[in-house]
Amino acid sequence: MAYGNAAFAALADPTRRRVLERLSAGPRAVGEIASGLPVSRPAVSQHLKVLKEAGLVSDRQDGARRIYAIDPKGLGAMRAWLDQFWDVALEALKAEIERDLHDHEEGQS
Amino acid sequence: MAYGNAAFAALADPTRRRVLERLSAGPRAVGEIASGLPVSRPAVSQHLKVLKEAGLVSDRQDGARRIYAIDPKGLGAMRAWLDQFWDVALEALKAEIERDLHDHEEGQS
DNA sequence: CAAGTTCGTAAGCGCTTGCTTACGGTAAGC
DNA sequence: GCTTACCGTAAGCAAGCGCTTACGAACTTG
Repeated sequence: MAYGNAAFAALADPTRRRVLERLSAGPRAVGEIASGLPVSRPAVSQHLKVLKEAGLVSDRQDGARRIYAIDPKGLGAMRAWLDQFWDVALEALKAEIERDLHDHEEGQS
Repeated sequence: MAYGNAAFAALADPTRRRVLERLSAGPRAVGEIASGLPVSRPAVSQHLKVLKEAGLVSDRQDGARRIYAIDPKGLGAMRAWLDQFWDVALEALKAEIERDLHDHEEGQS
């Protein structure tokens, strides 16, 4: 849950999601990610910084280039939050529906 | 995927997530949701509007009050996006690791 | 009908955010 | 060593966002 906060904020930006989608095909350098996106390379750098602080990507040095890759850590936290929330909400919805059914049965005065 | 865009932006705000968590326990009126949150009631109304447009909540009229409840529609879209992204990314990571292993085996010149 | 609830919306105001341009720093190639 | 490639960061700016107060609409109650 520690990463969940920043992870949701990070995935809120469409450009950042496109960066992640490009990265999901495999590790890439910053310039490769930027080419094809409608923003400048420094903008991509800033996005990558946000994604890294959210635990969604990791970076490694390769000569003059810097390679970024998907980091499963942050994604896992998000999925955990969503799954738990999903379960609780569905349980409450089911209980609510059943309660309404009982009200209809016993409320036929 | 149509809701995914707005859903991620909606869940980016912490207050909005707290509203959803309160709603996950069962349907509530606007005033009930606002009491207990550190923001005013109109602010909660605006948040609920965003959540509704994202397909995350549904509303129904009950006299002078308006009852909001979780809408599984938007949540499902988000989970689908995350799960697909998760699978593709993990597949690419696995392929990457295997490729590195092959490089080590055959590159021992 | 008048008064009191409950709620959505408009207007306005800081604050944050995403972008660009400009610059500095490090690694590779001649 | 000097140039070129690749990248992060600072500065600055326009736009979006979240919040509050103020107001009006719809409903209930006396």
